[in-house]
Amino acid sequence: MGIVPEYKPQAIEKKWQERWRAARAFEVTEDPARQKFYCLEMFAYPSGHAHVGHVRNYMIGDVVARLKRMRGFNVLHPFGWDAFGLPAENAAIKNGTHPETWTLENIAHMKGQLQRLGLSYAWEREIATCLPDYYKWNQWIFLKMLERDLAYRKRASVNWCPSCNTVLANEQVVDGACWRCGTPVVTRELEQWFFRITYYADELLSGMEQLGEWPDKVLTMQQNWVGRSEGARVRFTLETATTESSQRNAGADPDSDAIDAFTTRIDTIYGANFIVLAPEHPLVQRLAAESADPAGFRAKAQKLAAQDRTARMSGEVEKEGFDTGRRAINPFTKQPVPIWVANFVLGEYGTGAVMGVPGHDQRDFEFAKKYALPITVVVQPEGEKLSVETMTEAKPGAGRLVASGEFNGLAWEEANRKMTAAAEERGIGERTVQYRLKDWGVSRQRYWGTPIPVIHCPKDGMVPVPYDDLPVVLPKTAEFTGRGDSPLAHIAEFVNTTCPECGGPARRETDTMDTFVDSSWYFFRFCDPQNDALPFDPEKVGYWGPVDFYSGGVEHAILHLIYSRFFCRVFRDLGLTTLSEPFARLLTQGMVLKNGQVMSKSKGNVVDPDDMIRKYGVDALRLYVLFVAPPEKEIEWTDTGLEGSFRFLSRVWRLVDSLCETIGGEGIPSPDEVKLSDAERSLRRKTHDTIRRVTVDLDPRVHLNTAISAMMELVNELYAFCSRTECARSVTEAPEHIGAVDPPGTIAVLKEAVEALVRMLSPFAPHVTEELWERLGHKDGVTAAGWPAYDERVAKAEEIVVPVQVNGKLRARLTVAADTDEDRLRELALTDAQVRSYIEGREVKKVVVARGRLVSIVVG
RNA sequence: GCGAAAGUGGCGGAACUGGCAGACGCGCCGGACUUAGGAUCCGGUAGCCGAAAGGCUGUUGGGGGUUCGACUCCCCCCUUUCGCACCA
Repeated sequence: MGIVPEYKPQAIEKKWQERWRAARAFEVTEDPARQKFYCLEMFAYPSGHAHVGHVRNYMIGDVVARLKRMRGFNVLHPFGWDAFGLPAENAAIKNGTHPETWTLENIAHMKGQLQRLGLSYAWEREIATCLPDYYKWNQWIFLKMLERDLAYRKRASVNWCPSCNTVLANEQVVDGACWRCGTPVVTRELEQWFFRITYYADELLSGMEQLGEWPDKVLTMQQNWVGRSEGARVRFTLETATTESSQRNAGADPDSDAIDAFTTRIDTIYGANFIVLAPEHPLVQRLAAESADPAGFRAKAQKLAAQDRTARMSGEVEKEGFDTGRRAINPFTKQPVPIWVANFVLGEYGTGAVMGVPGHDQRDFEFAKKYALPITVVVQPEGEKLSVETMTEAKPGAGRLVASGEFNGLAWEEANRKMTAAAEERGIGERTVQYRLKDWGVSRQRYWGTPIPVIHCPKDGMVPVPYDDLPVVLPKTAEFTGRGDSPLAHIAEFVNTTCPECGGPARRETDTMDTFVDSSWYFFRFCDPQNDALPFDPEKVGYWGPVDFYSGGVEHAILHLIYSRFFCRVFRDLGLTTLSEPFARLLTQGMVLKNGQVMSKSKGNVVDPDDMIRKYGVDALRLYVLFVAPPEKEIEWTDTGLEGSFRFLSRVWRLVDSLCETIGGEGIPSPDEVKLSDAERSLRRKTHDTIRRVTVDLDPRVHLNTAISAMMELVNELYAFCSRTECARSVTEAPEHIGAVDPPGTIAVLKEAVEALVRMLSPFAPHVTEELWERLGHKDGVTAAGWPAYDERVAKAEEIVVPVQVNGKLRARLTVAADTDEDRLRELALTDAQVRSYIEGREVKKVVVARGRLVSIVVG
């Protein structure tokens, strides 16, 4: 047999990666004459080694970036490192490696891994968030937010391990205990920094209208996260209130005699038979003091508050509470109702107090049943007759009002409007909107993060670090014991400073920022990564922004993506960008499983891309990962699947390599210039149809798997075609047969097909296609060749097969010209011998003709 | 409990706006070439009949419905996955 050319990817891949690097092939600058495309994958946490699960996302983005380049866009495709964070500090505690050393070494290793994957990144724009020239701008933004009252300080609780004497992050709390020593975690109140994201709550909701190219799932999650609900705040007054004290504002003031309750169903207020306060409600302390047994009162409240915190993590908690013995006046019925304290009311939501309407709220119903509180029906559903005696659950829905005084008979929605208005008129409440979204706590009592640029002066209080003094550099010499508070607090040279206002001795803030701050704006920095005057040049972001295609895991559906939307608006309001939304299109990629489980080091089921590259080459790895399922779906790793992709590339290799002398030379006619045989026309049709399919599969949809399968079909067709022509010999037999007596038509259509194939395949398998493109005699790279065009008319079949159904069953197939009209199709179907045997002697009741698709005949 | 998405051969998955279900790949079976084949090429792969062309029957988690026609639309149920879990 002949010499079968063997596909050996390793040398080819090395060669092209070096060429790309030497040519700075993926570096870009702004070019107003060209349309830009910003393609971004979520940057990486440098954990040490990238496994196949991590790199799938980069492969998806790389196909999009390479495709867009071929289609003539000026493509920005950068990469960087989310380099601050707890694991680096944990590594320091464990083996004494400095977090910076650990991080930078990991980055170096992972960068090498990614480079071997042939990802077309503009590496000159690489960012690492742990470097001062990046985190300086975190500090700059922090100061800007401070100026605009978007950053502020308040007391908030943190997890605290009393044994290690340290603050714990949520993920360091395992089953309510410290992850290191197992001591039960307690909560502790600390002064902490917050970003006022709630300022943009409404905008974060309304802005979603611009996010038509985001998955609905993510939008829904964000919607729930912001959790807007419209309702009213209604004022209940303590029964013993004096006129004067009841006029003070309710809420934070414990001396007020008013209890504000938030409700979305003010229409049920005539059924509000009790008031429930959260254990943390400010009034609770006062009621305790005024009670007969203050100590016992406080103990009960304390118990509810504590139980609340731990139990809520695990699920269902039994409703529990106690009567304060005091009463408040229902402002609509003017009747006194008891005031309770209970665990099911959240202190941090709304006003921390609710009106208990057991007839129409399931939680209140359960509570009322347990403590034998009265239940009243005030909304009767249409066509039902609710009675308190027979009710087994609350009736929260629609209906007309009863037992509600002047509002009786109104439909509930109308009642809701009228009663809200009435409350406002009478000065006992007002329309209001509540959000579940809370302000973003950014303080971390940790070392490996951005120092918060603030100084505490005994004389001047909290003083921002002047802009000129930025960055506040993270000191290198810290001790990592895992005990005590932030390591920064123990570095005298860092902590002790002078006040920028008075020049006197002062202390630096020792908290660092949440790493989500870093990732909330890095996509802007990529547009201008070296800028040392501003976070970025507005003009550059004006050109590149927004990110046109952003891909990453769903686990970032809420936090990262909502914080980024928040930051984008902050930058907009600072005048640095005109954008409100940073990401035009979002793709959430599925995870890679092995043995049915997510790949992870701890499970010991990771697949190292380098191992696969050594065996099959990068191109086969990329192709496999992209072929096995759509990008959004999770995939199950199989070695045999990867072998299949390698086999496919080998087939392409043999095909092209053995044909390249025949079709690679000069002076080969275009298929338009020569007369084609039926077989040649048919191959040409397949070529154009494949280009059409792959083109629409890739853009705007990102159906990478079906695009690949279309190319596989073309390759199968090419093999079949070659086996029927002289060219065939070259594919499977000795080279001396190459081009023996092939007619010009054959060579022309083969050239067209092969070149289209190599070009279409190049975003997926960039190395092997570059090599083949070169062997086909092209000087410029395959990217420069551009995306192949197709001719709709050529792609269309000349003849089509139209199925004929009789009473819904397939009975015949008609082979007709593609442009056969409906009447003709009907006639052909009804006269077809096969069909006639089914309709003979029966009445034809109906004939439906779907042109080009099918004929359906109904007989009686 | 609430909400969303999904359920298709032995497996991963195709099927555009309702129009030949199972493209493509894996696996498996057979043939060719071979000293050999775990390489490569060709063919087969829901069941039954047929040497073949082709034919018959069944079929997209289960049950109903709309339609000439349903993987696709509607209703009920089952299962899985993912979000939210007292948000008043």
